[in-house]
Amino acid sequence: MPELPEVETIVHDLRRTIIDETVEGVDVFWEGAIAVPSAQRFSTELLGRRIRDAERRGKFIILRLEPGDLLVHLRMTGQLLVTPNDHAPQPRHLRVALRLREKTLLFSDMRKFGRMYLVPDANQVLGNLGPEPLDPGFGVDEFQARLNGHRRSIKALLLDQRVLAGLGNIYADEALHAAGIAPQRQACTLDQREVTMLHGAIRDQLQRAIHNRGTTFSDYRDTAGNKGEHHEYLQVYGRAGSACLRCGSTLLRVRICGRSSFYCPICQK
DNA sequence: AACCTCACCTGCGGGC
DNA sequence: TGCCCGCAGGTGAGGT
Repeated sequence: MPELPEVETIVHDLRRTIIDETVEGVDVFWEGAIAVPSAQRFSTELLGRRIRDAERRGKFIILRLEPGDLLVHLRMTGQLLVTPNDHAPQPRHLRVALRLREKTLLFSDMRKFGRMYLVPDANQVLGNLGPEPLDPGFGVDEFQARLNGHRRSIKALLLDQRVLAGLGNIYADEALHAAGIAPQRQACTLDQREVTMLHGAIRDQLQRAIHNRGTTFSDYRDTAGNKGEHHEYLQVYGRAGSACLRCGSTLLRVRICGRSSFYCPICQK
């Protein structure tokens, strides 16, 4: 479900709501949600820890604790919800609840793909994630260097989190359309002008989606349970059979590296 | 290195 | 109405 803009929105909200709170109780309703350590140790070790800060890296949510880090990856359908401590209705697919002093942080996840990681240092989970596309230091040259020598499709590379951290299927398709590049193009065939266009398009798409608090197709919600508003601004994703908003031809859906890709066969070369 | 399929899960919408 | 199929925003493993 959530890609970089959705995770960024969630982290932004967490910073406003749960910083300086302390974990006073842990309820694990589905043990598979805890990737590391065991669900048992997760519950006991988390007790009493203060939440210092919230950050995003790629699609990971990082809660900086005292001590250690709690990472959350929402995968397809995960949600982090902040609710008051009174008996608000529980989400249907609640997997983990962290009780804080005045609030409760709920991890809900219909498809059970999402995971939480309690570790001494976030880097042991983040491993070899690629650069942050919105980092001011992420320039065209580095992007170019990361695409060099790859004969895979540009779409496959954009989805590879080791190449670039945070893009998913929606924003990869949107950025490729904005840059006028077909998703099945081999990465190594992009010329410098195209790489520059794509670099700019990725950052522009992500920034605008963050501004609109993310895209809700079906499951994404922010920490208050609200939908994102970026859906109505999408140009290609989910629009196969409809007219390209730039040139009017019919948008297509194809399968690339096992995923649906939406694109315009005329204005994406 | 790169590609494929499968697996992890639940739910929804379309076709019959 | 109900069943079966395909599909879903992510990723990792294991095979070729």
